[in-house]
Amino acid sequence: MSAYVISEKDGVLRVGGTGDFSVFSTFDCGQCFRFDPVENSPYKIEYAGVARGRKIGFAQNEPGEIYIIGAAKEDFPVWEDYLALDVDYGAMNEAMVLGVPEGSDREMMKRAVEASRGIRILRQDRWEALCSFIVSQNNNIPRIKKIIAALCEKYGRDIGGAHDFPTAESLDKAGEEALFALRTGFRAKYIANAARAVSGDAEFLGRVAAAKDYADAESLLVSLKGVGPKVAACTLLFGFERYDAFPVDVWIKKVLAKRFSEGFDYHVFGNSAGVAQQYLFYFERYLGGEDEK
DNA sequence: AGCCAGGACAAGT
DNA sequence: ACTTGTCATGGC
Repeated sequence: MSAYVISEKDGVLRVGGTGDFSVFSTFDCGQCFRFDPVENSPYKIEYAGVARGRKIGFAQNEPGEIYIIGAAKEDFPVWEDYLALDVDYGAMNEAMVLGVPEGSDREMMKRAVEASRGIRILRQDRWEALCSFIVSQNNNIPRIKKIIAALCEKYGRDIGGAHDFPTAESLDKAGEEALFALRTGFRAKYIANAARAVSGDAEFLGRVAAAKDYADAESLLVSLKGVGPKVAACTLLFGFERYDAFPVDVWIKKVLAKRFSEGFDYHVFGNSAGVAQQYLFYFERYLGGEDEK
């Protein structure tokens, strides 16, 4: 899977051999909050933002190739990892469809997989994922992005024309009142609490990562005030590569109720449940309104 | 204008 | 073990 054709020109990497990877669906599917589409881009699709402590852009004109903007050739492994280009999604897609009992549910899942083709679960920073999804609770995506932008602007390290995601230490120092002032609302105390827990215990996130069973990883996260099953699942899926996590939000409830048979159990997706969830979220959130049942 | 958002918590059945 | 009201804010 690593037959990439990489060339570099003026700080832009062109990477060929990326299969069905889609810059658009990957960065527009609601998993990350620090990327925005670039207006008047010379590319068909371009998203710019901050990841892995750097300003970075990803662009695409056609399937099978992408552009990494603001990167050198030797940086490629970093972005290969971030974009999860090394993960075999073909196999996962097949497995998650075959996991569903034959019939209308399986046909429905095929549709979702096809509509979402090219989405990759990004390997995001652990703390950033935890903190971001605490912010996400009972909130909408545009406002989540706005709040996170404000957090980064005010408390993130300056990386030249942008700011990195603030460390747990810096948010702990900022304190609840300052976080509330950034319009985080009732989440301010949760963010402050998590920042204190993570900065005060250097091993905390490591223990979460080391937990073998999903239930163990979840219970560690849920021990934080303001982190419930949904936020924990998102944190584990997007920050800890736990594809067995299946975050259930209002959109997932909707798509399951509307398009799957009663009593459908997501556990049939097995170790690809998280990816399946992201497909279903994308399908319903962005495409769902078009064919009401 | 009012409903709702990638929910969690506490109090009440 | 389930159900309900509450929490801040602003997008649409």
